Amino acid sequence: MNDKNICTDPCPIARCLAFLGDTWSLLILRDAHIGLTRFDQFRKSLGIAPTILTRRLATLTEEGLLEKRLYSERPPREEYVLTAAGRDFLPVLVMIGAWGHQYRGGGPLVRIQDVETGEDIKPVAIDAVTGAKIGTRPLRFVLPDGAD
Amino acid sequence: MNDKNICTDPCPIARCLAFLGDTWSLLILRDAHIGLTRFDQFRKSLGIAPTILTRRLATLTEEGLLEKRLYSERPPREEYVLTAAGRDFLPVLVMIGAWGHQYRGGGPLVRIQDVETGEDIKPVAIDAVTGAKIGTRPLRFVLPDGAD
DNA sequence: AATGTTACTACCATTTTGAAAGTAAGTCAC
DNA sequence: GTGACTTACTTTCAAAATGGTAGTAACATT
Repeated sequence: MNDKNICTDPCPIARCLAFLGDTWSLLILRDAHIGLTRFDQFRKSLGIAPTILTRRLATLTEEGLLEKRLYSERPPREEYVLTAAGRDFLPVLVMIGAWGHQYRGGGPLVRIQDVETGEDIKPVAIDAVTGAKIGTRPLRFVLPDGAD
Repeated sequence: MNDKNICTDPCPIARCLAFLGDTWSLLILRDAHIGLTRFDQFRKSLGIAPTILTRRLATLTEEGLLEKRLYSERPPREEYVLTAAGRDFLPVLVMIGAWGHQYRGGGPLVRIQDVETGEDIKPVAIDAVTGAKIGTRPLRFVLPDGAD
């Protein structure tokens, strides 16, 4: 399943999940969006074992969602910053969060605010073509050829 | 991490991922949205080992995204259908697919069409409060208390 | 020289995965 | 009513992934 770069499945969902379909990768990306960049920041924030963090950061870097950047020459220190692809992953995280908020509420929750308005955002996925909310109109998954 | 129902992390993203942060669960959900309902349909479509499919379907059912429904009394046969929570997961899948489409294109891809217009959908996540596309305005993650 | 910081790697027990084969409860064809 | 078939699994077990503890390398600070 996790054959790194070479996922030939025609489904873009499967392709995306082929390398970041695990909890840690997504939580690392969440933290990166919050603003964390350093190994120990991620480690402390997530309570993740360093072995696994190393591996996840390497995968995320190889896959082009994060990139290493030297932030100190002496001593040589690197941090991990989001690339454009990593930044464009935000809508996915936000939609996951919206679902979690609705169906796994209960107790205090982190909220995502618009900095300018100061209000909690209300994320909705819409189809830019029709302007309709995703899920309100019937959709069809179309195979490119004749597989599956 | 995967302590089933009892995730106390205040982040709704983490709560969501606590039980379906693995590739198979999300691909099962994708197939369920396509219209598959039966054990063997999922098994053949995904090429998943039956052991794992059994476990994933059980988790997804316990977590309220799928529910078992008897579709034949003699012989007794059950199928798995999406609940409201499962159906509301579609926007997440669609956004994952949109990212995969953009950053893991290359080669033939499954596309998602609006049945009525016959056109491929263009999924965008927006903030219903400001109407702005998610990612175009600065956001802030707000902790409920004083943890993390 | 001793201590601290940061970003890791090594080791290893436990857990999870996944492939192949088997099973249980029925139906259908003759 | 016996043999083949279908469907939805379970059993078994080797291989891979996970995760906790400890250690290391390269420097800075005191």
